Amino acid sequence: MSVTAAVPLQFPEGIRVLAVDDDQTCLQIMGRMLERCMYKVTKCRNAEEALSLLREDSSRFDIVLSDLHMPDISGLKLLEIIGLEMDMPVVMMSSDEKRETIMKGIIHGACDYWVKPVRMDAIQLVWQHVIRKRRNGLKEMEHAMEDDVEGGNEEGSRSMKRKKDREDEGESRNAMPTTVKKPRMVWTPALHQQFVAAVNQLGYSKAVPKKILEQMNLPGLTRENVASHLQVMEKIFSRKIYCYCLVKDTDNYSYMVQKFRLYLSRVSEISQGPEKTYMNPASLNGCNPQLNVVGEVPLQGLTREGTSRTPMAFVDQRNLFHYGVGQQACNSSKQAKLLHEVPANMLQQPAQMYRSLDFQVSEGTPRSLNLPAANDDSVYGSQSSFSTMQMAQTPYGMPMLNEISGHQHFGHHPLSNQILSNDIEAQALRTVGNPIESNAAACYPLASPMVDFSKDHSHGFHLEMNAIYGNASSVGQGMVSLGEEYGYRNPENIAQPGNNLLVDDSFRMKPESMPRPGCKSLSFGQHFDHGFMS
DNA sequence: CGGTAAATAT
DNA sequence: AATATTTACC
Repeated sequence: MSVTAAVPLQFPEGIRVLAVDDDQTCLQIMGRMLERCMYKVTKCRNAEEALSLLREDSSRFDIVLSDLHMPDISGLKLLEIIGLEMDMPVVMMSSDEKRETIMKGIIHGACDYWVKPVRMDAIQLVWQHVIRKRRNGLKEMEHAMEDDVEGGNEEGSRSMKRKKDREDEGESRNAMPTTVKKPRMVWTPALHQQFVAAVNQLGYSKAVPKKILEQMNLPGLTRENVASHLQVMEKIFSRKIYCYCLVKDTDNYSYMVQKFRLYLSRVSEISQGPEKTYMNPASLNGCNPQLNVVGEVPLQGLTREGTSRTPMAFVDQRNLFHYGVGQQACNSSKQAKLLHEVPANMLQQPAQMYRSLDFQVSEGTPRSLNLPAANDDSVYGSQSSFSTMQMAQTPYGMPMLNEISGHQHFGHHPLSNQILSNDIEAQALRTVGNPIESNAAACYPLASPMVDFSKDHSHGFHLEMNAIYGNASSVGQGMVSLGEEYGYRNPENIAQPGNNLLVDDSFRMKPESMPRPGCKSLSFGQHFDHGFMS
């Protein structure tokens, strides 16, 4: 539409505007423009004055147009006060068109942000904000904001979708129903430990969000929080992911591997030196945690029905994807057999496959690599970056994935020192004690010592991610592996690999994720209950 | 509610 | 880009 000064405002004429700007010239010009659009204008030279006018009787105005930078009270402050004390739309104006600044204005509650010089068309349409405010309230207003502010630069892809507050200035939140950002919870080591404790106490089968939540008993913590964490932990440790990911695509597999690496990093931590890990040395028995696949799982009983939470008692039937100790080798025959049945996509096209997964395929023994010292690791250290995952061959000629080394520069995890915005962390600390001092640290090793595998290979952890391929059973459901669990943190478990501590062998998997009969699939065991989640 | 997975936030 | 959390959904 043509926007001419001459065009009279046909909508709510006489909308009362309070214009605030310390710049006399700007104020004048704007006033003139407003009047031309038939608005009733009241001009203010400073925020102070505007504020007193508004406080005196805010109903005298319909909307406020304020400059952002003003000597007495900043536009933002004014914006906030207005938002706090009255329900009045405010348009922020400034020559500053930095996205960040605009965002700040919007976030502080401005219903719009105009980059100076203010254009006539903007002025002419300002009434819409009044209407929006009156009718639809915030929601609509935000939409308007989106459009206006968005036009700018950069990707702005999703940044605008959620407008929330950010207490950047430590001040108050906007009284304006402006969406208040709910702080993201942070699973600090202490919290996580409580979580783990709860889960372990409940046992895998009973460890559902609600129960865990109750067990943890931390005010502020929500079931969703727990569920979320549980989901992640399960992805990492549960057979679930290992199973159904494998029947899916490479991406999933890749994801799984990532998680697994993270897990491994922890394992390596623990196996790399008492003084560096906070793990009780005794529990490690000086051995290298080693994952061995030593069995295979018949599919019977692994069907959906059989998988309810009911613990199933197989002993010999299950795959033992457990932590062995040192050279305690796996059953070679079984393994050999199993390895031959590794899914085609895993072994038949190793190069390709592994390349995409950042693996290296090698024929010989795993190469030795140095493990750069890392600083302040934590399980959560996001950037676990194992440099190599090698395909090596076992003495038996069996390929296996060997996690040779990697450096972890888990930088500072926010969890380390940062405090939660809420006091859940405090609660947790109170209950558990400082994680750094407590055993929780075992879960979050702080440092990764330098290890030279070339000198002593036995020092490195040696993961055998052996593939197992099971035959589909009559039930026609997927191949599943059930892991026997051995908490590596539990001396007895390590010492007695035969000791089955599995609490619940149930296998939960979406039916649709189940591989078809005869479908080959890899399987991994899981490690969940015994401190594995830490 | 429990579980998943997509959407977002960091 | 990779993770960690939150949401939406079934």
